[in-house]
Amino acid sequence: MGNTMGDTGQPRRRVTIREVAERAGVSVATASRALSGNHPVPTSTRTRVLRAARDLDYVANAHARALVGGGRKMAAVVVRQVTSPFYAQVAEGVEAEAADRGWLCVVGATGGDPQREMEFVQLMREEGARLVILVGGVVEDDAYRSRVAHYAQALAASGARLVLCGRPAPDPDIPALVVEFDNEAGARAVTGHLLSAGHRRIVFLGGLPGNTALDARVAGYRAALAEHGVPAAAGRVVDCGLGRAAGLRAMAELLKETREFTAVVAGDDMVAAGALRAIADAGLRVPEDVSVVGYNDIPLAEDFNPPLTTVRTPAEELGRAAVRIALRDPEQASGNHHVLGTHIVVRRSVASPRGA
Amino acid sequence: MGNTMGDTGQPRRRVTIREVAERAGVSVATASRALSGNHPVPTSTRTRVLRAARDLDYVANAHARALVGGGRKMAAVVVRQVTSPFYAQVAEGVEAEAADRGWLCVVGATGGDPQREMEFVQLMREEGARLVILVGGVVEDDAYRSRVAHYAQALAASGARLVLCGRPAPDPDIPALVVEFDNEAGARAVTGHLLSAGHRRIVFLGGLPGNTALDARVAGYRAALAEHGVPAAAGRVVDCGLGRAAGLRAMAELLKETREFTAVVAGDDMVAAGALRAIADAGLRVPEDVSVVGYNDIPLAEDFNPPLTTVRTPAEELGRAAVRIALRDPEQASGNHHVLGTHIVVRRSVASPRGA
DNA sequence: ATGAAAGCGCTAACAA
DNA sequence: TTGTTAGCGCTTTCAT
Repeated sequence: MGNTMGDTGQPRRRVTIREVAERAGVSVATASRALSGNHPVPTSTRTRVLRAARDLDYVANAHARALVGGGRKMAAVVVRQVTSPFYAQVAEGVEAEAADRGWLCVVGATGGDPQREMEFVQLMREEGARLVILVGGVVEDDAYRSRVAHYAQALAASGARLVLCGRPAPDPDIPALVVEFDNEAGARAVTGHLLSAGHRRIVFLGGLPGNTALDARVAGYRAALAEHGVPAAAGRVVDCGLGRAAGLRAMAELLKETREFTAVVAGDDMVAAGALRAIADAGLRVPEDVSVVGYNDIPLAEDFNPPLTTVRTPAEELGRAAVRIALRDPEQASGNHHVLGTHIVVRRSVASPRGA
Repeated sequence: MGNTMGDTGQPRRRVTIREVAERAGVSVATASRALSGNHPVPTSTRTRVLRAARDLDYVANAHARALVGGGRKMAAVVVRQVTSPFYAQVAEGVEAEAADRGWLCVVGATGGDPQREMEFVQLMREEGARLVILVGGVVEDDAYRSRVAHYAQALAASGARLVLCGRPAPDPDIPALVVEFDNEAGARAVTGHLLSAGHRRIVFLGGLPGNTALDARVAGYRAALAEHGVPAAAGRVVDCGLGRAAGLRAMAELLKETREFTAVVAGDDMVAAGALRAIADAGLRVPEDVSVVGYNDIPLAEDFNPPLTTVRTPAEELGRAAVRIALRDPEQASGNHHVLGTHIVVRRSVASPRGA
């Protein structure tokens, strides 16, 4: 015990191409050519080199290779946390699309901390990532704008690309791509679904003032209310933020204060999960007493009690689209804005209000 | 001026330490010393260099740095898929613990394909990862054994470490660490919970013959049956494998064939989710008509209908433990075997059988 | 205190 | 067809 942390006892060196060359009785240049395969090398020597490499269990040093130019393409996805079902799906989409193209994919988690986000992007710059994908809504303040403008400029300066998933570009002219869902339309649609069922007193649970994604959903919610002739005063937005715990607590408190509503639009499915639990704890039933809808249609939303009616946002496709679009056309990659469609998934958490 | 090549066209090249040095009016050696900070450099020159670096938005080339020795420590986690709640939690644990130590963490998804697993490990060798963590149960055949023996030997040869999370070491002498849960004990405990409630006809849903994790759970299930004096013939194992879809279909089929059971032990929580749905579809109720227990206690298990009684496996802690242990003591890192504790979480999916 | 020079492992000219 | 020679960007002796 008591060794220097992190350092291996024996500094055993990796097998280099030089040893392979020696064993095969050729120069390193020839060995390199035989190994890479894209240069004319007679079969006899090629097999000899390949054999030597196999015998020695040689793997090329990616750093040396990167240094000289032919580095492996690397993409990076940055999310709040990988345990969020929605983010996990986006990350899986990015990873899948990247893998399909032979790219390496690195996943970074920031825990929502801008500081860690900056460090991670910096790190990716050092590692020579050619594609950085930032995922998730943010509060769009000046700090955010200058941060992202800097990322974009720095990444572009070294030929890398930046894509913003579900968050806005601070300025249409910065070299960044944005791919996102139409949050407002989605929220308008689910709220409309509730309205069509006869609900009039609907609360939005999970606002997060300043956060672009949530603000848009709130806007959609309000627009739907207006379209159906419901006075704005009849609406109510509870700004509890996202997450199951937040939804649970906020819903419990709201129920203690009033029961003057018949339906709730949750900021996302996790908030809905918490709300569902709080409603049950209060002795009410969904959808008989109150209807609930969520957002995102995470994989387990249909296993909630009751199965959740929600807005399907094809998260994996968002991830795939991000890399696909970023890699498509270098010249079009700037200022581009792509919006992916969403749709409602009707399950069993919505019914007509009592007496309707 | 002072640039070696015309920088008139696309700003594709990264800023190098050389440009920083020139701008600060020092040699690259001095710039390097000032930047790294661990060498005696007068404050005046240091600030000059730092300023130049900041002005140029310089970031060191990680590849060049790695090549010369002082590379960034990198850890890699390999899972089937990041969208599995359990794997996501393990990955988050690894990433958190790695980040705490200033390590970079790469997440790889194999989709369960050994071929992709091999490619990914190879890739990590090329990138110089110092720690590779393979997560999840596997079918332990000869191919697996030789594959892992090779990983272990190759990684160790270059001073890197291999840790197996929830899967066995093919041979206690290979240089690999294993960290896992006691699957048998966990399954024995939940099954015992069911038996104590009075159940005698209990089926295990989600066997996967050859898979080490599932085989152990089945063994625990059988052991519990035996301990409670239930004849082995009264037990039944449905080998439908893992995943919600598998659990849904297998449960539906089983229900069509027989209703001679009062409880089901699911291979994991996702299987339980599918089973719950199938049971409801058949017009039966949980836990009144049939009790159900899961495995892993994924974050949304308490939102199932009804909230699921299951075995809590601290997944994030598994990930953290993997890196902590691997980095602890170089000399003890071989042949070590660590087992993390689990416990039952009682919720509402279990009741006494009718007439008990 | 600082600069010149020697590589790290690899690929890509350029010769032979 | 092959070997020799330059570097890629950086850190680190070894001089100064």
